[in-house]
Amino acid sequence: MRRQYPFHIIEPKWQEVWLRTEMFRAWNPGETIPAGHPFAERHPEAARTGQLPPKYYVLDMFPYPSGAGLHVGHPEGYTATDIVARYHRARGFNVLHPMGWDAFGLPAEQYAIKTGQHPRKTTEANIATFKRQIQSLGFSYDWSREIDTTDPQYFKWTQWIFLKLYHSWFNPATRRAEPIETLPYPSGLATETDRRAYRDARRLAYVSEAPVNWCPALGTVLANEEVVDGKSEVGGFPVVRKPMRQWMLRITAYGDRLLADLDLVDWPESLKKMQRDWIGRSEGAEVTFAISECGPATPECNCQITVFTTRPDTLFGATYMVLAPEHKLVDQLMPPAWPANTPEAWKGAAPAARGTPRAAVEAYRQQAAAKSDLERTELAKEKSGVFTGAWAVNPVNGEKIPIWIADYVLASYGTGAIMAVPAHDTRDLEFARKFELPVRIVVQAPEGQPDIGFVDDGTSVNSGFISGLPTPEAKRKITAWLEERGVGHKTVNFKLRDWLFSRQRYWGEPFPIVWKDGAHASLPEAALPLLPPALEDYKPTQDGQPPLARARDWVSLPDGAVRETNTMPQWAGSCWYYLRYLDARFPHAFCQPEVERYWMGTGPVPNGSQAPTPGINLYVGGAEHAVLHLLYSRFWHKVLFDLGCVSTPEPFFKLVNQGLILGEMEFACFSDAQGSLVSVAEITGIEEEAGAEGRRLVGTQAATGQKVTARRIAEEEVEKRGEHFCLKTNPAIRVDVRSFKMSKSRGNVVNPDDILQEYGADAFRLYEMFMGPLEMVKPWNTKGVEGVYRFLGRVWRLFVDEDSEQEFEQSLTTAAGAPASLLDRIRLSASIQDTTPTPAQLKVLHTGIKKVTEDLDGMRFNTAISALMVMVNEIIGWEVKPASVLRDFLVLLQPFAPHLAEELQARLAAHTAPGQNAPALAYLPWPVFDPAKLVEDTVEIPVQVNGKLRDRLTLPARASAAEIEAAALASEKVRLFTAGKAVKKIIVVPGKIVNIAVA
RNA sequence: GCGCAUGUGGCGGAAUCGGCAGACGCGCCAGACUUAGGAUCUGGUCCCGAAAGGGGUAGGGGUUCAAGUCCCCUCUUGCGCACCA
Repeated sequence: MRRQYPFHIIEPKWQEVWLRTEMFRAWNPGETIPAGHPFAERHPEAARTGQLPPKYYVLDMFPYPSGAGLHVGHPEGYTATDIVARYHRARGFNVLHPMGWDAFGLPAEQYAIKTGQHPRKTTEANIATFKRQIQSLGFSYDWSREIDTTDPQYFKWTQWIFLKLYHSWFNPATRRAEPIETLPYPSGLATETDRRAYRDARRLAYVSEAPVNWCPALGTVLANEEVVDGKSEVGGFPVVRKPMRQWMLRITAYGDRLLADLDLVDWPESLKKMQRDWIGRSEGAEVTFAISECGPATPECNCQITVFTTRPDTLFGATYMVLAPEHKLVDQLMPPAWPANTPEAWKGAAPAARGTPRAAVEAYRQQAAAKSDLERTELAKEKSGVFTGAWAVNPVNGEKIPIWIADYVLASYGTGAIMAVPAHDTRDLEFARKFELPVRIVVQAPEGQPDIGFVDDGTSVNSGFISGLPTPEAKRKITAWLEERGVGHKTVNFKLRDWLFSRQRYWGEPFPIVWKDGAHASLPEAALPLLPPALEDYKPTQDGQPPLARARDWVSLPDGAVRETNTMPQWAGSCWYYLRYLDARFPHAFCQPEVERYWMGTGPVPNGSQAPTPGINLYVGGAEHAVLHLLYSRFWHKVLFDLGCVSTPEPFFKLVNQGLILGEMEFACFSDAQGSLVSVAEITGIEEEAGAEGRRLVGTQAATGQKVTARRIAEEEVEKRGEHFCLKTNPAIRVDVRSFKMSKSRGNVVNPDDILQEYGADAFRLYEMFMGPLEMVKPWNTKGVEGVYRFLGRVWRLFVDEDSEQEFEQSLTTAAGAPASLLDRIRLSASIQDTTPTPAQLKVLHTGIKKVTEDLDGMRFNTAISALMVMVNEIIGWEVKPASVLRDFLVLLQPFAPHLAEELQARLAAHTAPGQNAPALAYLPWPVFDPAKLVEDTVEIPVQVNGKLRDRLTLPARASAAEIEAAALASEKVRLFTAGKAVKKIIVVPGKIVNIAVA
């Protein structure tokens, strides 16, 4: 296909210029700005006095450089942030727009295990590919700040922050992290060993022996956030619980602040909600139950069980109690024999194990343990459990209630025990119905709702001294009552667990920790960075130790101490990378304080811009990081804030999630095993199935129960009939229409390199933004790229003289290579002249300025592009095109299609000011919208009769409501519809509309 | 199951404050230029109707002079959470 314009010469030319001149370098306080730099020309006072203009920090979630290279989803967010960055640069901000690599990670390590190639090599090659691809898109990154999490000069500071965590504790009194030296010790701790144990148990980074999520397929443990439905988030492999010694970070200490400070940031509500749910704060009470008949029945036994409940007001309705199967007290509780009259159903599902409570409990525990987490959640439909043989005493009424164990109670949440109130808890009700346990109503539901199964707030009934009280009051009163008697108190629980921070991997940051005599100690700061050892083999050892344990010389130190062999998770590097960008090459700290204050603080803003914001002004990335990276990052940032290392409580002030880009739309037609076509209308349970020939859709024919399979068909074979698409050849057969997530196995991945080759970077950028709103899921359609490509072609032809372009085309075919100097043969179109624009032309320009500016402020890139298209469609019809209007147009176009805009601006400048150097487009001021330019003498006003459009009137813009009304009633067309009818009411919205209501 | 989104021409989408539904682009139709067109330019393109006109924003109801937009109910598709007491 013939090229619309020579993007293949223009784009590399300007990318080279931008890189060579450090066009997009962001300047730090204290740096000398070279006099010749366009930034110095735009901000002469900054260059002279060092007083920098206001900052704007716009950040992308940096990529993991995989071997597959960029896919079209990456540049979606990058293009959006680049447009915002270029826009703010034009508005006069000092813009920080950096890029880097989240390069530790599993794929490079797995490749190393297979081939023996050091992950560093793989990583470097992948980074080179990513960098080339990203640079080919013309983004205005400041490459002098490029970072790589695997670079020792970077992870030195990751390790340094870990040591900060290690050397800190959370002071509950101040609710802040403080240096470990400030930790007060209880008087009883005599020896240094005791004090050490006490101290180590309070550090923000501590060692735990608790059960962890072990993923055998990945050969490592995982954090809770990395486990989805009992499977690993990466790869979907099974995960089992296994006790291991691991490093933990005390994120739970920050639960309240992580929750509360969500109010400080401008994030999508859905995302805030995900974080709130993950943190899962719930207020309630702990209630202590005495045990009435204890197992061993020793006189000194004063066993008690503490439960957590959010509904202490329902305590009178507790008819049984449930412990998690793993609960520590279970063993002490069980009596040697079943109490008299224990129903058989209470003794467990296995008849062989019904002899004693102990046998039944053991059988149940084994059965529960054998279930993976996956099965425990998926097979949770049916409740199960066994009676322990023991009874507890309800503190409010002295009633004896049976104690059960059941796996619907989690050991890891609350106290691992609950009081069951079946009347007002769905799960307890299911359980009670299955085992025929009593159900007692203690909350009255509002009129018209059944009391049993009512779980919301109501009025307490059958509840002694709290009867008649509304739920919130009842909660308060009973909690106070429990507190007075020392059998309960108000408390808060979190779903959030501490962060499991160690991994059994090679390709991650080593811990700056050594072990001696069973105790850990930190390396001194001077020992950082601690590099991983060289290895031949990257697999874990035979006896299951992490790969680092293979490096005997590295592990063992002369004094007999040994190094920690776990490494940090991939999240460590991404937790704080936005801070390293601020001062990426500074060797003596992760960032200089005054630099941090400038970029992360709140400064004054230029006139007419949006309100100032602290922290990162805009952060764009995928929603998949809602509870991983974003939660971890906020946690680290708060610790650094407490320790005085950063100046804001939150890092990311405004955050936007870009929507997923799906593959091209696909049509599919189903047929049964015999090959007969089946309409989608008759099929249920359509889902994707991975088969030998990739993925395909399968379903079940509702009438016959037969399995049906889909075959992809061409768009030409279908047509729309009413609501649905059908086969053209057989309209009775409805087909399936949808877009799929891009995946290698489906074969619908679009490679940006291919699009760039054919249409150029500007067209690619424009299409990514033109597809639809940034945050929406949207299907890719390569045809759509052609649309914006043609638009750029029209822009080119708007500026360029036709004859000179033909000469240029001819010389292109003969010249070797494609030298950029050939572009100089292009002359500007003769229709472009240094004339004063007409009012009509100014109206076109200022309508465009207004629309594009407002849309950029609201990040509505798709409609901003459409406004630029409207401008071009107008301008292209002008016989004389004022150079000043075209120049302003190019400034508006520049954030979206920077290469073409820069080239045309250079041509235009050479024409209007020959002999002088063309100014750098990126630093030309954004055009200022002038409302006066839109004022018209006349205005068109639609006239409706009973809400239906009947006429349009052209009236003086200044016409009064009475004049408009008279003109409307006088209209011939209107009178056709009002004739013979009584006019009830006339609504006149001046300048907008007239509506005449008639009877 | 719970929660959050979402639904507008053949397709992607626009309508920002309740005021002319369908901007802009794709596709399609017709024409011009052309040896040619997968280039470019011009015009047309929600549906029914010859026109006048009528209908129309998932479906049903409501508020209003006026509803894609506000309220109630139902449905669709997508995403998130899923025994958290």
